[in-house]
Amino acid sequence: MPRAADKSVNIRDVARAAGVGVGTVSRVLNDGPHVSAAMRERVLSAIRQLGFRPNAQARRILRRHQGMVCFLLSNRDFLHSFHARILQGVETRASALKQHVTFSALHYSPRTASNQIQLPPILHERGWVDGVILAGTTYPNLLRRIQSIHIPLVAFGNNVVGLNGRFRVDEVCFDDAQSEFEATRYVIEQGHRRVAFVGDTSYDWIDRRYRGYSEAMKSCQLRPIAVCGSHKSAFREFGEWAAARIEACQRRPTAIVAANDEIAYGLWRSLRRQGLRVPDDVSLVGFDDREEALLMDPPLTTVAVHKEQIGQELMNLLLEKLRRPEARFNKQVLPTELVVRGTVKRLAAS
Amino acid sequence: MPRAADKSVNIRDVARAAGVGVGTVSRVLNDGPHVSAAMRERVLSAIRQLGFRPNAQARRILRRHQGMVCFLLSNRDFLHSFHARILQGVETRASALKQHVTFSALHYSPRTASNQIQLPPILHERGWVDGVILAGTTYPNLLRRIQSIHIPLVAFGNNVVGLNGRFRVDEVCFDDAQSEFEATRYVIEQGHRRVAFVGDTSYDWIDRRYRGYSEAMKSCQLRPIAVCGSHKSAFREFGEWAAARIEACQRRPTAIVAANDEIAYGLWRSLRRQGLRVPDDVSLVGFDDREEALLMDPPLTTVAVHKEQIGQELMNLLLEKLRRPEARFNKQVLPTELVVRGTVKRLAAS
DNA sequence: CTGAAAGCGCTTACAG
DNA sequence: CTGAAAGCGCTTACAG
Repeated sequence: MPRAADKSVNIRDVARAAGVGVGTVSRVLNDGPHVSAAMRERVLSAIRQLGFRPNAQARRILRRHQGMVCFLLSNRDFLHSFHARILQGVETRASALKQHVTFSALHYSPRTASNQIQLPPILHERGWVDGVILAGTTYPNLLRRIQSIHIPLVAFGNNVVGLNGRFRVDEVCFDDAQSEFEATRYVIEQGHRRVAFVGDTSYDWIDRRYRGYSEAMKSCQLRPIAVCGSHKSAFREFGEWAAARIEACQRRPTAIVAANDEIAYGLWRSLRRQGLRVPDDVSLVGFDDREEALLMDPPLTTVAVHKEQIGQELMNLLLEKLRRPEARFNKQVLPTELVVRGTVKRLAAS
Repeated sequence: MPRAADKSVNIRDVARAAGVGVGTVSRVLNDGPHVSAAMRERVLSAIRQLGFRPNAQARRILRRHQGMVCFLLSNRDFLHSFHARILQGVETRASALKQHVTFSALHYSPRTASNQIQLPPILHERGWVDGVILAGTTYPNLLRRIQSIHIPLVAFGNNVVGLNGRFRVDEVCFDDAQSEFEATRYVIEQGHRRVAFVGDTSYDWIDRRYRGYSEAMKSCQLRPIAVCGSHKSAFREFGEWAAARIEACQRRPTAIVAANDEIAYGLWRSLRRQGLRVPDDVSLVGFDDREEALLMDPPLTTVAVHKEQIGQELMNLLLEKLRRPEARFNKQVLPTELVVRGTVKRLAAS
């Protein structure tokens, strides 16, 4: 697909028009030193006159880097809002740093041999991107595969799974356990004693949240009540299933810590159908601060995760890594924030 | 940021190792004709041995096209799910066509002079992308700006605003008016006579939906009831505001056609707070089929827009345009689909 | 079928 | 400060 328009004006044309050498034009283009004001003006005027736009491609080949990074989303059916906002953060930061972002998706199995993983062409070929940002579920085999082509990478740490300290990775993350610990402590401080946790702990990150909850309960001499298990279904259905379990309790919990907002939503809906009101009959906290949280009525008290910030820091970290490839591994833990809205009722001290 | 690893093996090294000329290596790389099986095997083996990965950059400079397109999102605060899914569709199709997608965001005013719009560098410099897909709100000045740099473009048509036939653009879209016409007809067929429309018609696309609704009403000799107006607030608040207006009616409508799901959500919530149940007391249809639709209880009957398909067709259309730049303008209208869920009650014929 | 050479559009020492 | 030349890693006619 050759485009006729592209045949147009190159640096040589500009040099000829300005009556100088191509080297001089190049120096003007790159704000290089050693160029007189008069010369610069002469060249600039020729550039304007010819409507010259330098060919980034040819520059990159000499500079040996691309000014472009790849945002790779793995094993997600679609770019749902949590990751879309991380991507948005990446783009914002990239744009400020005069970098470009390419978006690519990948589906792979954790059991595929590392060297059998078919990377998207943008990673497989050289000369596209300087580095890659991994989002979506990241297993060790993918990390190994990308390391095998010697392309710098950083990952959204909360979705890195099954590493077991076998090797390390540069990452930006937030602390699932600590955040859930604090959320649970808040609920307890509001006077609740029977506090249940609802979540599918077969997900690593939910398991971490469960442990944070568990710690908080124990630190207050309270017995954890786990409504866990592993379901194939969507989180919302999981919440609905769990609601039935909650109601069946001989002594019903007065509060529920849901592993994420989708589960909280399912719980809320199911409980309401059974005539249980939130927060009058049972209190509820979520995690992630997704759209659901504000759609609920009253709006959900939940742990806010700053998705755009995660994206920005991923971009920062990657650029840092590109600058100093031999630097030590870096793990950046971003704060979360419990946003108190309307779903936790203060219980009178009994 | 030069990376030592990049210094590594180039096509000349491979040629030397295989004892052939670089031309031959290149021909093998490109599946060119005129290369014997034995030769091919010899070269391939050298490539494997050296771990050679061709430099896409150097290839592109000769081929005069990039194999990459830009998804440009304009005037959106963040990549919310509607556009995220369009982007996902673009990526899916691009990947199948061996193309790459770069994501960029832009904020600009419709009143900025066309040549004053500061395009992102990825468009401003030559040699990054072959074409651009416009999403988010697209005004004539942006279209003109992009045309001025002679880069092929296609747009998500429903968000193109203020063109007034002054000039044309290749677009993929769906028919707002027709879709809303059909949704309204459906409501009428369920026995409703007093059907209101709720939407901020200062948005072009909502105005088109209003006209579709209006047509449908008139075609059945019914009087349109418009709860419109222009609000700065978010759609959900608009819906909540409109709910009060609906209740204040001397003869309350039995059904509401909401201009989109967010407005429908606001309506639903507000109505419920006032003790009006959906659909028992009032029926409701939305538009877009966003997340809200399934979060409502009962789930919302709404007009489904196939976002991934829009993305795929945008990519198809752009590639078509790259192949035949002189082709006539193309407008591709995609079907929508009324998904009947639980918010429209069938009224007994009276 | 294959090699040597010219060239893509740029940058960067190297002389002057 | 500036020009002419060499070179980045590849592809593509052109001879053989």
